[in-house]
This record gives sequence, structure tokens and C-alpha cells, in this order.
Amino acid sequence: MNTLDKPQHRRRKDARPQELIDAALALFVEKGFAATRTEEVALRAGVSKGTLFLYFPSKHDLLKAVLGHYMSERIDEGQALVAGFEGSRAELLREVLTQWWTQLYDSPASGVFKLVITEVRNFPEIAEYYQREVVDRAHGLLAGVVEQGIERGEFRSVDVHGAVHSLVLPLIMLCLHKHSLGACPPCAGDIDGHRFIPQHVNLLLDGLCAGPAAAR
Amino acid sequence: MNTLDKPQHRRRKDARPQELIDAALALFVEKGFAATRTEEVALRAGVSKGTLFLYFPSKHDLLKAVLGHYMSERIDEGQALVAGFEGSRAELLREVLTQWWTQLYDSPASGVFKLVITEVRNFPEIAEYYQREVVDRAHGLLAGVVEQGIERGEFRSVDVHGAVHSLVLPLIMLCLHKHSLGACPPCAGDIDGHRFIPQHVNLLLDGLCAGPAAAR
Amino acid sequence: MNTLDKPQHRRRKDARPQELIDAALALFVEKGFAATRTEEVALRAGVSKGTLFLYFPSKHDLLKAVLGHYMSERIDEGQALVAGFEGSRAELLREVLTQWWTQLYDSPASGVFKLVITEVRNFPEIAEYYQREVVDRAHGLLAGVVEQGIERGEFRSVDVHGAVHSLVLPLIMLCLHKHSLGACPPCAGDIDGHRFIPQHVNLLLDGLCAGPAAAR
Amino acid sequence: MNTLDKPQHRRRKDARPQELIDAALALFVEKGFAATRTEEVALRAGVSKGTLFLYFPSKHDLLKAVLGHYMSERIDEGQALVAGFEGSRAELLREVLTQWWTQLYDSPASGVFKLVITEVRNFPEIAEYYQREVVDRAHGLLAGVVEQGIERGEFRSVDVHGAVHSLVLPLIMLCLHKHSLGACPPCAGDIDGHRFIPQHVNLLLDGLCAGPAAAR
DNA sequence: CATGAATGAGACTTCATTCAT
DNA sequence: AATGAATGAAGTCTCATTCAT
Repeated sequence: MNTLDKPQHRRRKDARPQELIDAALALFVEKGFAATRTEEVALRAGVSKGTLFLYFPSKHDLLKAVLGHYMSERIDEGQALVAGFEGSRAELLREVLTQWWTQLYDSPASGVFKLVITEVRNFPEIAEYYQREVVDRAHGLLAGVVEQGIERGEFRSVDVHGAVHSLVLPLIMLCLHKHSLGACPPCAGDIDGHRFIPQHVNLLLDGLCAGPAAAR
Repeated sequence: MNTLDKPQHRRRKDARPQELIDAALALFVEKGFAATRTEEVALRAGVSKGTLFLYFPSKHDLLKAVLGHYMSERIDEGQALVAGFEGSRAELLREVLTQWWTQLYDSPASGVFKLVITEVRNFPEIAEYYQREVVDRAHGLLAGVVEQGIERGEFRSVDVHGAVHSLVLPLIMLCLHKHSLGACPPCAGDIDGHRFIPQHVNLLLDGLCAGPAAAR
Repeated sequence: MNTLDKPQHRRRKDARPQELIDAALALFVEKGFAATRTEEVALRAGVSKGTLFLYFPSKHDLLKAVLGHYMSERIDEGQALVAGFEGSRAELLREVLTQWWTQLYDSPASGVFKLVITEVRNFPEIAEYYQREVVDRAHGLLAGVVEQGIERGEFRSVDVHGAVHSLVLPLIMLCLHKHSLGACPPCAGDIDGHRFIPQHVNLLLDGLCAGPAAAR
Repeated sequence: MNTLDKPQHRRRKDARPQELIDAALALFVEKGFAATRTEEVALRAGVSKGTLFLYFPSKHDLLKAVLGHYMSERIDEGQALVAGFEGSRAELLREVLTQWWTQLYDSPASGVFKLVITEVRNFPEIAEYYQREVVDRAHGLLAGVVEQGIERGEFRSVDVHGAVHSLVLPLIMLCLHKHSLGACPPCAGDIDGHRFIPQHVNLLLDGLCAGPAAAR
């Protein structure tokens, strides 16, 4: 039977894993891994309970697939952005952190942070993968930019790692908020990420570029 | 019946709820609410399965007790610290954020952030309580200080709420990290909170105090 | 999907609720509702613990299903019997009470009386249903016949409700006995329902038909 | 320490078992043995959980005490009533069944029937005791009276055991009803035992005394 | 491939019973 | 003798996973 005979059917079948992963991400992020039933994931993906297990041998493997799927490519994008940028390091940071992060913040992938925070201690293998493939790569990328900025005299000679954390941690926190308190009725619209991201970057770049700090 | 009549008996009974809450906090933070068995909590508190239910009618009520127990009083401390401080608003922020937050960071209460992030969407009643009693109060406290700083001419005229978020979100994130990736072998010592907290505060105060920002 | 498409599969699934209800009736009647474990019911129905909960959301719902299942249709039969009978009201009572009740007595449905007696105070919703759908309907049916008998001059002018109770209560008691003391070794065969029912009906019809009672 | 030194205390202590038995009867009858908690019994008797176990080694022993306590002496009373009666057997039956049974019906002991019906199959030892000490004695008592009535020519020559059952079963059923459906809101006052008992006895005596029954 | 009925380990919770006070 | 805190066996119910159809 030729593959081309049933394009619709075929396309569905090929898309299944991704549909299941998307459904799983949404539900795991909303309710937590343990509190999400496999049947809910299946139904949200439009298949039946048993079908999920044709594609993923266990709920735990589904979690691993979810976590492995969303971040690496984003970091590739970030690396490309940095590599191709010609201009001041301050401008680069502004560019990277606003554009790149805003995209991430707006996408479902923003939920991965919550999922990792929540589950990493229950599944140690995830820790190693995530630290290596996501945290270290992303941190390294930004640390390189800050270092260049210091070398070029754009930035004061601050602690590079600390500065990167000051830049990035609020952005991660923004993503966490979006999927926790920020998703609850009493505080809807509490924080507007689209306004906050550039404000935050500007404030920190001011700190980085400032002359010998006023009164310390 | 006087409390002193049955010292051993009484003393245990009075201490039990706190012991159970402490055990529950540790385990809920480590493994998540759903993935923690009530028996584990009981055993960690040194009692048997059934005893837990003498003090808390259900696992869910235990969670509520845990969440209600740790934060409010910390914020009272912060308010006292702010109210009693005479000096520049920059110094006040430095004081509050380093001393106060370092204490929080070092205590088990730091885990509450993870617990809230994780469970707030499963238990809507928690959202309202936490937003009102913790988030709003803490944010208001710091926003007041920043506002005073602007009025006094210490700080530039920045967006107050944004600035507070830039100050606070990394500190919350630090607490989350401590109980997630930071607690996993591959990244032990990844971030040193004791170093980072003052660095971060300084960097941001530089940004707040800077003259008309260089190139924006 | 046609029922005939999956004969084995379907036929089992369709039969399950009834099999479970039958098993539950037998065990609830024998041991009482609270003293019967759900797993016993499941095993007696030939399925495993969890399967029961695919068909009934809780043990309590199973009880409601059991109670709702056995009586209403029997009363329909009684009503048909009465409606279609042409002959003396005495004969009709003899017919209805011996034939109809003997069938009931011989069937597992006879246990429902014990179950209702036992559980009605724990589950108030059952009381209302049972009083309305079973007690009132059955009593009304017989009261109608007795009334007709009096109108036609077959019976003396007795208290209708009292007479119906005198007729019916021993028959209910017979069913209760069958499933309590009567089912215990020391008194097996203590009362022979098949002999007693017609004897009892005759004795009472004698009372109903008697001339002005001898010495009262 | 002399017994007379603490009359109040002493009297309480001596009364404890009976108070516990009374409390247990009420609750076991209302909710069933399995569904009644020992603590409820203790509280209703005005003592604490542990105290119950000073007087009864187990919940099951409490049940046995309850069942053994209420019936035997009533039957002694009945025997005395019968033995001392001079007059027609019909009058004797009327006397015994109305006076004696009405007392029973009005007292908490009426609940024992429900308790026995409910629990006899779970506790086989009860069956033997109850059949021997209560059922057989009471049945024998009445059967003797009916037999005498036949011998004296007062009653027609009916089946003695059947007649006794026709007489007694509705009265037992009355007691059961009082503690089951009759105790539920929708049917309060449904049956008035005080009216029904004499009516029923009269109706049956009419049957017993009737001339050669009409059309049989 | 897809389904969904079935399973059974395991979770939360109750409660008879014990025992230190 | 009386209490009531503590225990842990046992019960109800859930849900990841399997497998006949």
C-alpha cells in the first residue's frame, strides 16, 4: 500500500507523537505530572487511552519526550541570533532578550520551565540533561556576550555570572508566573510580560553601563 | 486541666501539628503534593499513618496548613524592618533585600515558592489567599520604598512595578532553583545565593541611581 | 457501531451491570451493606476490584442501583394481575397473595426487604423512593381490592389499612426471616413459606368473611 | 475503702455497663452494627472511648451483651401472664398480644428485632442463642395457648404453627418498621401500632373462631 | 493501527483497640 | 478507674498499563 494512497491518514499518524506531546505539555504544566491522567492527555490529543501507549511506552517516557522537545531548538535560534549580530553588545542583549524571550514567553514552550522546576527532583536523569543541554548552553551564550561587552569597554567590570542571572532569572520567573498564579482568576493581568521584558532589560543595561556606581 | 499536669503527653500533642507541617513542607517541596504519600509525611514526623489524620482531616487540609504557615509572618518582619529604617531608600532596599531575603533563602520556608507555583492551579482557593496575603503585601512594601526613593530624588523616575519585579523575581527564582535543579547532583553549587543576592541588588541599584541612561 | 459487530466484547459489557447488581444484592443481604467489601462483590460477579467502579461510581451508587432494580417491576406485575382478574375479591386476594408472593419469596428479590430495613436510615434518599415507589403502590393495590370486597358485601366492614397490614406484614416478615434467622443452621426449615402463605391467606380471609364476629 | 463511702461514684460505676448497652442498642439499631463507631457509643453513654473497653473486651462482645439483655425477661413476663390467666383462650391471646406486645413495641427493646435480623448471619453464635432462648420459647408459649383453644373447642382446628405465625409476624414487622422506614421523615405516622395491634388480633381471632370457613 | 474493557498495585482515609498518663 | 493519643489493619477508590477485539 503506497504511502501516497492515504495522505490524510498518513499525515495524522505521523503527527500523532507531536500532538500527544503538545497535549501532555499543556496538561502537565497545568496540573503537574502526577496529577494528570494519561487518559486526559490522550483525549486532548484526540485519541483513545490505549493509543498513547502505542507511541510512548510509559507515562514517564512521555514526560521525557515533552522535556526533550521544546528547548534545544530555541537555544539554537539564540545562538544563531548572537552569531549573526554586528553591533554593540548592549544592543545585542536588548535584541536577544526582548525578541527571543518574548517569543518564548508567548509560546507553549514557556511552560517547560514550570515542568522542569516541578519534576526535576523526581526524575534525576532529567536534571543532567536539562542542566547540560539547556541551562549551560543558554547561560554560556549570554555570558559570552556580557564578557565581550566588558572587554570592549561597553560594560563595567561586573561579575559575569551574576549579571547573567540578574538578566535571565526574572524572565524565567515570568514564564513560571504565567503558568501558575498568573493563570488564576484573582491575579489575571497582574504582570504584563510584554511591557516588563524591555523595561527590565533596560534597567539592567543601565546598571551595566553606569559609570563608577554612585553611592555604594 | 492545666497544661502542666501532663507534661510529656501534652507537649507531644501540642508539637505534633508543627512537626507534621514541617515534614509535609519538606516532602511536598521535594516531590510535589500529589507524588508525596501521606504515610511518608507521617513517618518523617515520627508518627504513624493514622496519626496524621488526628491533626489534619485530609491531605489537602495539610497542604493548606503548610501554605498558610510560613509566609505571612515573614512579611510582617519585612514591614517592621522598613518601618523602622531611617536612611536612604537605596540603603533600605539593600538592607531589606539582602538580610531579609537571605534569611528566607536559608530557611525551609524558601520551599513554599515552589509549592505555590506547583499547586496553585490545582487548588484555586490557594491562589486567592496567596495573591492577597503574600504577593500583594510584599510587592506593596517594596513598591512603597521605590516610590519614596523616586520622590526623594534618589532614584530615576522608572516604572515602579517593573523595578520591583526586576528586584524581586530573581530572588524568588533563586529559591525555586534551590529546591529544583539546584538540589540535583549535576548542578550542586551552580548558583551561590549568598554571593548573588548582594551582587544583584547592587547591580539594580546602579541602574536605578544612574544618571540619564547612556544610549537607550 | 452496531451491537452485533463485537459480540463477545459487547455482550460481556452489557451484562456486567446486572451481574454486579445480582452479586451485590446477595452479599448486601447476607452481610449487610457496610460489612460487605466491594472486592467481594466484584469477585462474586467474576471481575476484579477495579472493574466494579467502571460501572458504578461508588459503593453507595451500587446500593442505589440494587434497590432500584428489583421491586418496581414486580409491582407492575401485581397491578396487571389485579386489573385482569374477574372473580370474587376473596379469590383475587388468594390468587395475588399466594402466586405473586410465592414467586417473590422464591426469588433473590426477597432479600430487598432486609436490605431496605437495614439501610434505609443510613441513606435517607432511599426512604423516600422506597415509600413512594414500593410501599405506597403495593399497599394501594391491595387496599383497593379489600375496599371492593367490602363494597360488594364479600367482606365485613373492617379497617382497610389494618386488614392490608395483617395480610401483608407476615409475608414481608417471611422474606426477612428467609434471609436472617431462617438462613442459619439451627433453624433451617423452621418456617415453610410455601405452606404458610396459603394458610395465612385463608385464615385471614376467614376473618374477613366471617359473620358478625362471635365473642369479641 | 467502704462501698458506702462514695455512693454517687459507686452507683455510676455499677450503672456503666447498662448505660453502655442502652447506648449501643440505640445506635446499633439506628445505623447498624458495622456502621456504628465504638466512640459514638461511648460518647452517648457519657464516657470516653477507652472506657468502653474496660467493660466490654470488644465491640462484638458489646453486641452480644446487647442481644442477650433485652428479650429473655420479657418472655418470662409473658409466661407469667399466660400461667396466671383464667378465662377463654381467645381472651388470653387478646390480653397477651395487645398488652404485652404494646409494651414491647413502645420500649427500646423493640429495636432488638431489627438488630437480630441484621446481624444474625454475621455472627452465627447469636443465631443459636436467639432461636433457642427467644424464638422457640415465645413460639411455644403462644402455640400452647392456641392448642388449648382448639382442645377446648374455642378455635377451629387450624394449623397451630401457622396460626401463631399469622398472629406474631405482623407484630414483629411492626417493630421492624418502627426502626426503619417508620423512622424516616417521608412516612412518619404511616402505621399506628397502637391502633393496629388490637385490630389485627381481633381480625385473626375472628378467623380462628369462625364457623366452617365459607368458600375455601 | 486503534480501541476501551479489564486489571491490580497503591493511594487516602477510617476506626477498633491499646496503653501511657 | 478513666482518658484520649497513637497505632496499623483494612476498606474504598484511582489510574497506569495490558490485551482481546
